[in-house]
Amino acid sequence: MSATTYDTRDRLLDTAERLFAERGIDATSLRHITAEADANLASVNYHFGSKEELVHFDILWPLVNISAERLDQLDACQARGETSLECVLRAFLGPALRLRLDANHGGEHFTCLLGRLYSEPTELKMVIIDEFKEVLARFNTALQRALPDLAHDDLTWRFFFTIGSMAHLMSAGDLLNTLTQGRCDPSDAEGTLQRLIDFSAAGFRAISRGDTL
Amino acid sequence: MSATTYDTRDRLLDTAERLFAERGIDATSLRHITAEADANLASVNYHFGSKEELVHFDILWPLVNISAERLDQLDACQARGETSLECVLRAFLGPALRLRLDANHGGEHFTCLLGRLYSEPTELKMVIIDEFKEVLARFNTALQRALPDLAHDDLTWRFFFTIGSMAHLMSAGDLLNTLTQGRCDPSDAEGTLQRLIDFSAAGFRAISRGDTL
DNA sequence: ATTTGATGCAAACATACGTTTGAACGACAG
DNA sequence: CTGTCGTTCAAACGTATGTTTGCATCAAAT
Repeated sequence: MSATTYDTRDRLLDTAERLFAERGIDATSLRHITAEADANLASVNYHFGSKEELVHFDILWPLVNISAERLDQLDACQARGETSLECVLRAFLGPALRLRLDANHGGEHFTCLLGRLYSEPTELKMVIIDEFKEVLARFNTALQRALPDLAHDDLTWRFFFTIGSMAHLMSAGDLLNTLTQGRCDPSDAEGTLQRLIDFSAAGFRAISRGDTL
Repeated sequence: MSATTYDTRDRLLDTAERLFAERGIDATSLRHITAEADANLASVNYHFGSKEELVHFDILWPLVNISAERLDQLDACQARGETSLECVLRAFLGPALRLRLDANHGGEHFTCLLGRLYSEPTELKMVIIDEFKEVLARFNTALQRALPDLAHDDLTWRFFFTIGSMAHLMSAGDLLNTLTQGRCDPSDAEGTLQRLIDFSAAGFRAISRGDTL
């Protein structure tokens, strides 16, 4: 891997990520990518084998990072003996929301791309779900421990609602910023995180009328 | 409009809606649609003019219906003198979630399609946002009336979170059903609605730490 | 100086797409 | 019967896509 190789490869990876996020994966052609990356059309197939593998590189890698970070933070919570709902939620939501500011790898573009994944049709979704299952299981038990009196199904529903808020924030956060003319700015990751934690923690602690009615 | 005409047109409309929801709009070709609808390739262009107009017919029409229903239910709330948070939330969330069961026009397929729209890249999104703005404004003031002590920005954030939960439910609800092996079933619209109302109402009423920290 | 191996490049390839065309069909009115 | 109108159909059109090919390039090793 010489220096020049590295450059083109990374340029492809980055501009592809940006274009995928801006226009969607299907709507982004290799010709768009290579043109904007000042690379030859064939370079994607040379470096990655195919467009599909490019997508995998662009998505799977940061996703694995998020999962690892989430588990790390959950471990840190539990090592500190801290098992509060807020701490668990922060461990889950933080790594995802902070991605928007991580200029090192993609940042806001990947944020949008990731948010979109929750509703993309590809079979890549299945790979992602598998990757996600361990995280889901660990956080499920952690949440259950933080809320021992909450029915298991209620917990599942509310975790799902929380994930929805998070995903929407990642995929459509810019829209919120636009519609409110900047009053609500999701690029302030820590503020947004605190707001989402406040909201969903209260939601988790709600008394449920769904069962008793 | 003879009988045969109507049939093909509606067959196109319905199978297109289903395929759009299953695979995404870009990934669904006119050849897929017309093959599954037992229609000729040219029939889409004959009946709708273009693929883009087909999409508009499939999406915009039910969307306008939802907006109208939301406003109707909000009017009904206010006519009854009922201005509680739960009532407003029900007026907003109900028409969307109930769509899953509406076999008359699309049902679950459109639900998924609509949920996906929140993260689709097309310019159609802008048309939809415009269509959505009046609804948004009316519900914003209704929510503010139900929660007079909540800061305006907090309200905006939390409304956004609620919409996220709803959208995720519509686009990925089947995933929840699968992952929980049927324990959590979003096709029970009223139960799901009550759960989402419980969750987000509590979220709306949370004391916000985002500002005070 | 020559060979080697990795990378870049222009050109072509096969395929799929949305759209258009022009003829055929069928019902119904004059 | 004849002509008309709405509809269906097979075929083609032009364009865009992902991929492959064969050669040029260039630095490092022999």
